[in-house]
Amino acid sequence: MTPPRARSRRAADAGLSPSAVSALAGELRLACMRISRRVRFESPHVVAPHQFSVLCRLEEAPRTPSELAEIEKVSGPSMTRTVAALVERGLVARTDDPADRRQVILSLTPAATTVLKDIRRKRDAWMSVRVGHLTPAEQDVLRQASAILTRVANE
Amino acid sequence: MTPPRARSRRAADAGLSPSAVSALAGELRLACMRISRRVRFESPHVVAPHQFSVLCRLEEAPRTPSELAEIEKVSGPSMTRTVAALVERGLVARTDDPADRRQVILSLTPAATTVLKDIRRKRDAWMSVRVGHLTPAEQDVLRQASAILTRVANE
DNA sequence: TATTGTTATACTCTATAACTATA
DNA sequence: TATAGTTATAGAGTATAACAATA
Repeated sequence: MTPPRARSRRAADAGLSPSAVSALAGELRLACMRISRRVRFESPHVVAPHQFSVLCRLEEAPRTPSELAEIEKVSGPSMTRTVAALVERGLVARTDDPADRRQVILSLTPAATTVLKDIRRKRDAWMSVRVGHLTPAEQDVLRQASAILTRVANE
Repeated sequence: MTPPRARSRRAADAGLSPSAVSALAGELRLACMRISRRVRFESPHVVAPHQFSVLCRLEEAPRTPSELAEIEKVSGPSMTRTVAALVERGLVARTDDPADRRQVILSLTPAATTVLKDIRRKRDAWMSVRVGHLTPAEQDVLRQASAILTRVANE
């Protein structure tokens, strides 16, 4: 009768109070925000955040400006601007779509792949140092938490 | 002989390979970023991010524009502008410093306290719903992880 | 006529440099 | 002369509206 509520019941069955859930949620949200903030501030900014985001999308697959604007929740003209800057920096390549000549296919250049790898390496480095200083038990907790948080974020 | 390295040794003793630490760090960093992003996008934007940040600083203690600019890593004029917007919205109060009349003391208004409470309540709500859907075991993992992550972020 | 993408224009947040008031 | 803060001006990023090219 209540298949959609199956997952909520699991927690409710243990009698975890709503206020305890709320407190945990608040702490966890803050912890994630602080980690993100630290990583962002400590890492060098080779490309701006919105540019980095676009590069990541193009890494998944070549896309049109419209698709990128839709995914990134920005206007068409904004994406035109962002893409133009990336093209000028030699990180994105434009190709005319032979099937529909109104469209443009955007893709990463080899230089962009190198840049992305470099950015991630540096970001991971900050976190690696700190995770490396934890006890094995703490690392194990984080390993499990990582999987749970990823699932929650992708819900 | 190696007291400063005591904490690093704890992990090293268990033989956790550098690449495993690196992989965990990368996953964790991404998970935290995604959670932050979702919370930010799903929550209504009553005040802009930089304004919210300033309100949080003033909640800790009244400060001068210079102090805020220093803490937030922005220029003086930028902070002047941000503060002016908050004053205009009735969220920040200006007081002349009687000891040094060049300075201005900024503090939160009662309205700001209400706004901050409201923002946090809504942000926690997004996270609460999701945490509430997890199993007690998963919630326990997150409770432990939350403490560890908070410590890491504040290091 | 509808769609893809760009250009035109304006608003916001950022910065550096120059200015005012106080110490 | 040095410091706290503001004003002046310019550079990014965002948006909406109007336009060009193609379907």
